[in-house]
Amino acid sequence: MTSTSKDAPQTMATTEPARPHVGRRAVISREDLMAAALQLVGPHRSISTLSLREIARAAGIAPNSFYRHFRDVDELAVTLINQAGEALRQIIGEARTRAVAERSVVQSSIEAFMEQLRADQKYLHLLLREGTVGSDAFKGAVERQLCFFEEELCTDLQRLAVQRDTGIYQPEVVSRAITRLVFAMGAKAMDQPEEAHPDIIEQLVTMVRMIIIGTQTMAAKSARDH
Amino acid sequence: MTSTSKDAPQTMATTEPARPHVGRRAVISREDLMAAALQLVGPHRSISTLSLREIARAAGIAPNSFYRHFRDVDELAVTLINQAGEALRQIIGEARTRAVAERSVVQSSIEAFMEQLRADQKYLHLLLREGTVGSDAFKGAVERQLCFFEEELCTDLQRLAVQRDTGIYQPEVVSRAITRLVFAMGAKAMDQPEEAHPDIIEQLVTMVRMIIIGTQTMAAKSARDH
DNA sequence: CTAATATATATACATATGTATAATAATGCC
DNA sequence: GGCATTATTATACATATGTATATATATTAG
Repeated sequence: MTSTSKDAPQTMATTEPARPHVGRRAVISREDLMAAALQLVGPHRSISTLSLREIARAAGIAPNSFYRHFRDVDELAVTLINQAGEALRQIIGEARTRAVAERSVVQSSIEAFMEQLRADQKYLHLLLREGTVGSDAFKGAVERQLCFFEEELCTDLQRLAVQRDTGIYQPEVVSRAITRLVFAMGAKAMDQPEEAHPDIIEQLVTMVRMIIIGTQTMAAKSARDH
Repeated sequence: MTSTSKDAPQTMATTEPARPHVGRRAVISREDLMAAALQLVGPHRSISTLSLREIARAAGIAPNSFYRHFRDVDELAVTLINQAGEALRQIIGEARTRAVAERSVVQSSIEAFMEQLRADQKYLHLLLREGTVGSDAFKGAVERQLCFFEEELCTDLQRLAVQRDTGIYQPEVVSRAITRLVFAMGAKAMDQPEEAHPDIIEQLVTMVRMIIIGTQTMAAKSARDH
């Protein structure tokens, strides 16, 4: 797994509508390969340890056929990361908008997050644990997705601050802290039995509350000093 | 790298004082092997990707000689993790005690931490980025070291809270949040140029301040409600 | 049908890995 | 000296990997 794959097609792969072909039809698609790779990763297996042959085997194709779809295992991995990030952001986004009227935004967002963990949507595994190892392209892809999370959370926090008229001190730092904390605790949770999850959720909620109360208090003090 | 090594000798390997030998003398020591492995890891190389042969090559011994010192690459890795954790805890501990009179404990602890990053003491790399991948024994070792950090920080926070008569709400959660956040941001910093480090330190200090102010505010409110 | 073309496979090669087995080398004890 | 003991190496083997090359297969255009 070298660090090539400079220009992976960013098309988000939504089962194209059977374009007219010339030549033999593809018996397998990029998506099939990605699914096969996803199937191999898990709590005890990281994507950066998958070999080309292994993925091809899981997908039921000859090793060389892999090259028809991706240049690299790395390129596949990056595509997978992007897909995972998008999917998760959408889920969290729904949880957030759904929660505005109901319960605490914090609580329900975190619960949605941990629910994804429990559902063994391997997507999350990618974002949680693969960010620190692997090729540069790989790490970069994870980092980019995390930044998207930060940005969305940031605008959301600012919106809420205005709405409820609570101050917010350095919202970018706040959203970054929350994002990193949630992902770090999520990674920890992945290595623990499910019985421990409720406890982790509770801790996580407390942590995020502390940060939010902290930023509000700091904002209040900062306003007082002016 | 399988997940064996159930009972690695926990002796922390402080260059034994030449015990009387019978048989041929060892030309290489556990420490030499660990040093060779450490030399191979770096910002672009994770310990879980090192092969036995590669480490042996770097140490200048035949592949099979490795077995005289460790059962596994995994066992070596775990030993290395423990050593790294101990070393880092000592450094941070010194920074903390040195800082009581001088500047903020938060600021100087974080600076000591990031200084270690910059000094490219590869030790830190191990703790920062290898916690999420690798064998169970491996991940367990990292997790254990992080817990040590949490515990030490926790007692320190409580001591400070008493000393300065500020409340502290759920100190275990606070110390866990701070520890995880520092390590997560440290891992991020490792993949960025050094110019970005001051900025990251500043953000990290703000984050920790928010958490501390948050827990104090929550403690105050909780006391008021009683 | 035939040619062109896109796709998939078969075979093969150089290389890497973990480790089993046997042989060699150095040390202490008698 | 010889002998037991330990450390190290040499050789070898089964297996895995990435990928180059050549070939087979299916599909459409003409």
